[in-house]
Amino acid sequence: MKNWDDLRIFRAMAKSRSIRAAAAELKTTHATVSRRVRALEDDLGSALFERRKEGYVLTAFGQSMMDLTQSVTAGVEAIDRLAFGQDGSLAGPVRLSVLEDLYYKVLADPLDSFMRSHPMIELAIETTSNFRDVNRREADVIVRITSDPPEQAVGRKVADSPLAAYCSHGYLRNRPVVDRWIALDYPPTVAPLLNARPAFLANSLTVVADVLRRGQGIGLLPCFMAERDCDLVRLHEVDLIPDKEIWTLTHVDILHNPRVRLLMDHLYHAFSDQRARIEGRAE
Amino acid sequence: MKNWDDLRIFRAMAKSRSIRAAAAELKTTHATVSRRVRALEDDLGSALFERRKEGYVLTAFGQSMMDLTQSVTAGVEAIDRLAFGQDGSLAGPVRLSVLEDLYYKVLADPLDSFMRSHPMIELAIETTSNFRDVNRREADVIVRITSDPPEQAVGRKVADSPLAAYCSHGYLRNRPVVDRWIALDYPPTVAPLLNARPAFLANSLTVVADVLRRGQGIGLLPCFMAERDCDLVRLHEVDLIPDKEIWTLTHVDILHNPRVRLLMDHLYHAFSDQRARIEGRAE
DNA sequence: ACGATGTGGTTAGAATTTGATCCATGAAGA
DNA sequence: TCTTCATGGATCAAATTCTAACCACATCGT
Repeated sequence: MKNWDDLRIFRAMAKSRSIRAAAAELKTTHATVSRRVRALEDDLGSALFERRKEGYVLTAFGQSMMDLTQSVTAGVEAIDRLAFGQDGSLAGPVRLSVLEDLYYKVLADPLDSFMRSHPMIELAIETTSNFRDVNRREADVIVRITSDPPEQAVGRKVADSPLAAYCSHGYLRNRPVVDRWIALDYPPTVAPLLNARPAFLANSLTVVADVLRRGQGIGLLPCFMAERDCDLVRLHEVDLIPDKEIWTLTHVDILHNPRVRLLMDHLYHAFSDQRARIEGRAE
Repeated sequence: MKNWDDLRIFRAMAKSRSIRAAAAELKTTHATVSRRVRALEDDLGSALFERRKEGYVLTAFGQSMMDLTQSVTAGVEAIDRLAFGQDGSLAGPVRLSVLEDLYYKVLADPLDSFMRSHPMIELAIETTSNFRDVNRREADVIVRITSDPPEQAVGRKVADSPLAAYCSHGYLRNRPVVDRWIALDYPPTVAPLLNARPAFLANSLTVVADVLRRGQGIGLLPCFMAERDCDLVRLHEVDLIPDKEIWTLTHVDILHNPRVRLLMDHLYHAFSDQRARIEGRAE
């Protein structure tokens, strides 16, 4: 292989199946991607993609290539982690991936103080709804809400995240005989313990919380979302429903990087301070 | 990592510990190697080499990097093999690695006819004294004289390569009471079964054969080296000594490449035709 | 039907990388 | 001691690569 870097382009291209999308991911232009892919095909002597009107599709050969490229990618990622872990400086970047709702409800203040305490650290917060993989070093530290923490990562469980039933003050005052059920459609879709009928379905915590605040009905939310929300009231007639756990995770290779260390410790403290509320034991 | 290709440069550099040597291996200039290594160090944030007056020495970090780079390299090599195996064309390159003496004594004519039969194939013969590794794709096909063929490779044992005792006609005519022993110093250094005293030691088959032809004494040679040599006579009072085996090998990934196929078959036939002589059963 | 958007391809000019050359240094040999 | 050789650094012209800007085409929503 003449230029190993072409594998990086090929990989992005195979994933996105589009020259322009790959270019965006690689922070370059589609002309470059096009040229490099062609060069790689020339070098290898066989076509990697079939140019169809629907887009680029991997040939059988391209598929085999992709499989082998995985191992190369894994190696490069291990190298990146090694280099990052090696970096003993307090000045520099750390990337944190966290669910957006968790950021607003739990981590906004602690992270604000973290940045004030360590002004040399460049904290990059990536709030996202889908979870990221620490292995791939898309983030250095991730706060994950999950039932089974992945084995590759290291870190601690910082809290349970049970569900509880909430509604607005207004709804509680004029509560109907048959409750209106505002459901979050991620498993477990708990059958309501109340006398209720489905009224609304959403796949976003934020949306469910908003609908509840508007007095549309009763629904389940993780306690960290609702427990200190003045507009929402918890219905204590419904018990806490154990659900997921909150973990703070990083990769073992970069655990000894001082910036990662500091951020992890800070997060541990932040969750420790708010654990009672997050687990619905406050009030 | 910004540029995966820098790993290729780093690897060459770590192996040769010299900018110029690495540049030669990579078929580029020392200026480029110097720049790329520096860029990689910049990117990773730590020094890979210590610049000493004796040359470049890997730092501890560089050593860890080298370990991880191995896995990347293995992946790229697998890709190269895949691409080569994929290539279904009869026109193109095949590289053969063979011990120089074996080329002259056994393969010169068969390979000549091979090239005449398949003029579109670009045959690259690399004669060498040290053996190459098929895994690394430094050669596509290798003819190896060994006692234990490596497991990764595929191919056949094409002959045994026993040793026999030889001397020149002149030496035989005026043979002394105590023979002069011309020894090849690769194991097994068989103790002479004759009444002989050491007179000469060399590590090259060619040199031993030459000294024997000059009538300097008696020595052991693989039969393929001496059996049809007009200047040498075999001493039948000494039995054949089983030694190594001759294997024709390639990698499973490229076995189905038609050029490799043809070359392997041709080699099989060549050895089959000459097997009696190579194994010392001719006359 | 129409514009808006997204796709990949092409090309000129800009930016970067590369390669040939010269230089200073240090080691090995005569 | 002097010569020779190989090393790495520095420099600047040459080559390559990248970018930005177009183009043609297809799809989608109005």
